[in-house]
Amino acid sequence: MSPSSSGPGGKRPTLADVAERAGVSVALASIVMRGTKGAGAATRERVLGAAREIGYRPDARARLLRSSRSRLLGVQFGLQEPFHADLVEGLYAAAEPAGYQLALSAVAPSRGEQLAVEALLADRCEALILLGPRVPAARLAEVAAQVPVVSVARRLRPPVAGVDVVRTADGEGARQAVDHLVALGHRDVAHIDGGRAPGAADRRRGYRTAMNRHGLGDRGRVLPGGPTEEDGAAAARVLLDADTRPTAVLAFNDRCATGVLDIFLRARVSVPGDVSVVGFDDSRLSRLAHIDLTTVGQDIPRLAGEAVGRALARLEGDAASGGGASEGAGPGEGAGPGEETVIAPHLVVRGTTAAPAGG
Amino acid sequence: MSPSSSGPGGKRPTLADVAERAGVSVALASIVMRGTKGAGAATRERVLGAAREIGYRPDARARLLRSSRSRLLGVQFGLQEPFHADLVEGLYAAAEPAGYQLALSAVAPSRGEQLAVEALLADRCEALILLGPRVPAARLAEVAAQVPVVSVARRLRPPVAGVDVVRTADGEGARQAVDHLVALGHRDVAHIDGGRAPGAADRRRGYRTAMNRHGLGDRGRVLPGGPTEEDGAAAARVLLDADTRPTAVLAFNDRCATGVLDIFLRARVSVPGDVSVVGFDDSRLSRLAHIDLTTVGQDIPRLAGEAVGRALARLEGDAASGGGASEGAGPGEGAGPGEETVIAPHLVVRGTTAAPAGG
DNA sequence: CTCCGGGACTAGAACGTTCTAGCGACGCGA
DNA sequence: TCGCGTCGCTAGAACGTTCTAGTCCCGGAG
Repeated sequence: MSPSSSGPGGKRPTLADVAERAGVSVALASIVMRGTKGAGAATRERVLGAAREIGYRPDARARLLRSSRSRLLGVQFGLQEPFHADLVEGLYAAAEPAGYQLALSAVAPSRGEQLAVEALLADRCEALILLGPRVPAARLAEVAAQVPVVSVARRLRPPVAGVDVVRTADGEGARQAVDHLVALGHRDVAHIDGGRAPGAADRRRGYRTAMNRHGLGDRGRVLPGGPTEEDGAAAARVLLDADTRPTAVLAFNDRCATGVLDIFLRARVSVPGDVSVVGFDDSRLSRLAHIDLTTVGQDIPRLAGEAVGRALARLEGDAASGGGASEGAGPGEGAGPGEETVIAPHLVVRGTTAAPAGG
Repeated sequence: MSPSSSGPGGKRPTLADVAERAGVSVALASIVMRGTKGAGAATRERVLGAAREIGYRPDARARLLRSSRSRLLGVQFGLQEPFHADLVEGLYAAAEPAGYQLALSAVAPSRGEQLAVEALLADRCEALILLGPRVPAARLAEVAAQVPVVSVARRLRPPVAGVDVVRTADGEGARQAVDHLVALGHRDVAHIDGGRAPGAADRRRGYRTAMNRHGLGDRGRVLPGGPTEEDGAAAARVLLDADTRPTAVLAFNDRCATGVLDIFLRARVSVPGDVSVVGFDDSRLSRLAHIDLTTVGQDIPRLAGEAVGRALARLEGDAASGGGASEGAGPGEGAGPGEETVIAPHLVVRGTTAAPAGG
């Protein structure tokens, strides 16, 4: 009765089994399973029925092996990055309607990016989507020579051939945050930066130019920070000990901002009463009722959608060019120059910002 | 020069290309690439050199297709679960030395467990490791009829044939936490539970029996909670409004505890001065300096190791039985009864617990 | 009646590996 | 000298699909 109680050998059923049971050829069974046209209605029904009865399940690997296209997108992501988790979810949503599958490869302290990428390449992924890659650009170029690569959130300058970049306009996001704070009346706005994290340089720069534009360049302050709660907490402690405290803080991201909030809370510094705090990412964290963080939202569905889109564009471009009439001289012949897609962020105002006390 | 600038067709190099370049047969090239014995030292060198020169990379799918063993373990995990992220890292570490690869399939709001498992099965995984699965036991049984399944952190009673369980002794962990608090002098210890989350029932029970054993059964209190910060925060608000506040709180997990800490902090309830708080998991979160949470640690490397171990045991057991002399009558013939591996937790004392004020 | 088009279906060759035979040569004990 | 095992190697058949090139049959146009 149960689908599994079929073969004595315990072998998983194959297309040949289905075909035999339905009394057709393997090729026709394949046609039916794929939903292609070329089979009669009655036969179709019969094959489908047979497949269901013996619990047939197509073998993805054999399928991919035969067809030159694997329709597989490799995704490298950081296990400990909540933001990456959100992006991966978006990628699933974007890839599926295009008929592509995702192959996930995690990066963790004990599992470097090199290893993660090797695994994806061995799996015959047609393109790679790397979330916030940290490896040197030269390494990315090497990989891109073999397969199209999309770098999400990590900017590359100069551009690398074969590597497209999809990122949020980090500078613009920082500007929006500063504008919001200044509009509330703040003049002493500090920035806790992200160190060497992807996007940190742009946010830092965006903060600086925004402050200058408001004529507050000399009151600006950048504190060394980082992407984790710990980094935010450390920077917050520095602020508490400083001679003059800012009335508002723009943190590198939400995790960093959370660390800041926690330290302020412990020090009885009221938020937003004494100090306003702004994060970056609009992660699930910031939406929690008790955190209720004002933050710069990254458009995760669009980031994911564009990442998949860039990858597909490369793939179909490759397919179209084909024979290659151009006798390209230099290296990276097949890979076009890296393009950059920049997506606008939007400020999400919540409960951690208000007019300064001294107004 | 560069590995990729080889074939004009842009096709990725195959074993046949390597063999041709090295002037040997495909079979021998295969032998060398696998590192099996059966090739001379000089030839080995030559083949390896050829492979390096043309940038050969074995095709994992073709390899798996041919050998009946896929040496692939499917892992289903929750994208938004930090605890799962830690487990996955442990699984990588455990699977690699055993010569197994991991295939990751994420569960997210928009991607159910059913879908995640289908993908893994289509990938020909030899066994499935499910992290905190939420699907009904009947569904697990269906899957287990096709392939060995290990459920991590989710207990199954009665046991399901073909599904092994690897979990922490949740009840024991709760006991340790209560013992610790009582030893510090607490008598009013409340528990914010995990609702229907995996492990929640055991922790609840463990808390109750521990309280009873200390003769504090009537002073115990269980508040409905859940696995997220939000759940912890909500329960904490309830506690603040209550007529009598406990002097200590055992939260379902670290995320939940974090929500509690945050609400207490805002309400100027000092931790551990006024109230002690204990979490569960010993996640990265709890280790952050500014959180510094006392928590019940789950032994993640061992959980991961045992999960892989159980899966391999099933696989090798299957391989050993082979022909199947036993004329098994009932269903689930190949699948033995589900075994349970329970791993001891250990209390990690940090800064959120102390003797009660009035003590 | 013949011929052609097309729909339903099939045989067999890919795809890139691994595995099973087996082949020749060489060394060694009888 | 003759077996005989071992080493280095090769040819060819799997594995489970998809794709290419048909074959067969039927109906309608010429």
